[in-house]
Amino acid sequence: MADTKSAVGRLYLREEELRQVIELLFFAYRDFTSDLDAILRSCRFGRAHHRVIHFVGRHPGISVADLLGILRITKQSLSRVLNQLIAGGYISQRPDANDRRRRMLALTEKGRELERRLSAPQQARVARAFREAGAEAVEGYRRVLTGLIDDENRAAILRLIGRP
Amino acid sequence: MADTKSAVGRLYLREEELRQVIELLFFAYRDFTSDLDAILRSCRFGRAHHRVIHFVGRHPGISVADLLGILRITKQSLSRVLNQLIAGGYISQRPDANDRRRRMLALTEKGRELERRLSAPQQARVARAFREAGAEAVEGYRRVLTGLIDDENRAAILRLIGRP
DNA sequence: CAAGATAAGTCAACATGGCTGACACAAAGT
DNA sequence: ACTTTGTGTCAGCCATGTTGACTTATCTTG
Repeated sequence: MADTKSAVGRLYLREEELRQVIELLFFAYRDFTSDLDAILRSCRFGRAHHRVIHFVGRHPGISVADLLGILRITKQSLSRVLNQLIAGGYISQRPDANDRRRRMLALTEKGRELERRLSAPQQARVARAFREAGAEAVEGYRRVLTGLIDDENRAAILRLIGRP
Repeated sequence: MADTKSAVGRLYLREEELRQVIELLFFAYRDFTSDLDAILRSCRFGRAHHRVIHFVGRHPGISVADLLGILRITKQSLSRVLNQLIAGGYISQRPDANDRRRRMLALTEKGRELERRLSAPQQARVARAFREAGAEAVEGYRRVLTGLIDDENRAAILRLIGRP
């Protein structure tokens, strides 16, 4: 009897804990992504543009196909925002010397400047969270978030973000 | 000279670290939210419906205004999905006895069943990440994510998810 | 070399889920 | 009685995702 009750109690607590973690992810992501909307609106861009700016900035010379693999959207969705960014002079394209079908994407100087403006508030937010939480907590954060990623993607993502 | 170089080096590492954390959040959120799409499609619902189901499930009797405060969307956006959920028999409404303008929202039995189906894969994913990362890491995860939340919202959110 | 595969681009149509603005109505507070 | 508040609704717009079909250039392979 006592066993059953305690087991139920622990299950309940466990589920509560899981829910907290899920909701924390929702709220943190919500606030985290809301930082940039003001800056983006001033360029008539949205969050999709930001994601492209971010990943092209991080991986200069990235191909369209690789970018699609990161963002997990269709070519058609990407092309809309990418064309706007190219037309606006934020991103440049040039054929890969080894395979001239591939277009290497990179930020222009204008693009880098926008990238800096966009990443600054997010980096400040993360830096603050780091200071408050401490280095150990950061390591825990990384371990848990890494565990949340799909198995099939994990290795590729860790390679991508440079944590081998 | 050496000082400058080392300072620059540390700044660079620091920025790298910040970027890793930012990208980890992106990828984890991406995979985490993709779990449910198949189930949702079978009900002709989207992620917006899931968020409503989730928070109404967690807070039975919640008012429309409070739900809007959590989701941070407009009344008009919410009403679209909420009406579909009510029409489908997933959510019930009844006036609050104390203030009959307020409509208390709650899941019906059908809604609870859907909620269970939706939360199961996410809870499994989080539980797996917990096991792999360990309890300490989970505490670190919580501390960092809590730090990412806007100051103005933090207290309210911690109260909401039950971590006073 | 010819044939097929691959990378990229494009057009068209559609779905989802945000937004603003304007307005209506019932209930509560003064 | 008048105002404020909580909710609902209509109408339209925008951002960003989707599918499907097709083209073009280039690389790879039998």
